[in-house]
Amino acid sequence: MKVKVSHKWDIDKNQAEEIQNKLKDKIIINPISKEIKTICGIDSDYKEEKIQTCAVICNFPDIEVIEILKIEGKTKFPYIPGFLAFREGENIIKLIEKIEKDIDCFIFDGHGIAHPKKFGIASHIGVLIEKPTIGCAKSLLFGNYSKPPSFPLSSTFIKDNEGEIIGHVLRNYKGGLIFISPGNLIDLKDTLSITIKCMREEYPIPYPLYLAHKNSKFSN
DNA sequence: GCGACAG
DNA sequence: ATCTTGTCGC
Repeated sequence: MKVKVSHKWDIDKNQAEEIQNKLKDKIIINPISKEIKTICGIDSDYKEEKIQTCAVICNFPDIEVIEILKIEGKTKFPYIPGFLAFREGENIIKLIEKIEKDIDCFIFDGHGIAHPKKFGIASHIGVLIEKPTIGCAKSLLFGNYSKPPSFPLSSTFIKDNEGEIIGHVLRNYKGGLIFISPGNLIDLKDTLSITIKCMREEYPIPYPLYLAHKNSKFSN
């Protein structure tokens, strides 16, 4: 995809915080300008000190699988809420650098700007690769919301402590909730509409992300 | 100080 | 995320 990223990953929490503070201002929240023809879901699995990351590339808006890529690496950073990008980021970037096709939008397992520093993993990776990214998590990390109505694909806002909208809560076809927010180079409206176009009745999260989740597993 | 806390 | 059976709820 012609992406080459330089980023220091062998760091401690203090350095990670510095990097977040330095990169967070590079986020651009705007509607997607280009027509979306490809979308890629990315998720990781862990086993002991190892991490495996999977990318599932689909066409859009049909959401048919075009390609599946995987890469294995070592975890060098612990899981700390708010710092997920430093645990998964290196492996994710290595994998994205292997993708030859041009990807118009990425969906990550985690948050975008619905984050204490407005800089979750989807925003972090999005700033590094300069592509539209969406964060899609199964639980809330930061912000406030009220439950969406009980019908499929209903949604409400996630707001920060000042009342600013930072994401959406979306009800899937099974009645469960997912928490989505812009990562980079996308706005709230496009985040919601694109995510909804990736939903399938049989799966609780956007289909490309579901497949990435399944295919990233070490066992099974 | 207390509680909350993506994966 | 992972350890794990039955069980509560729509």
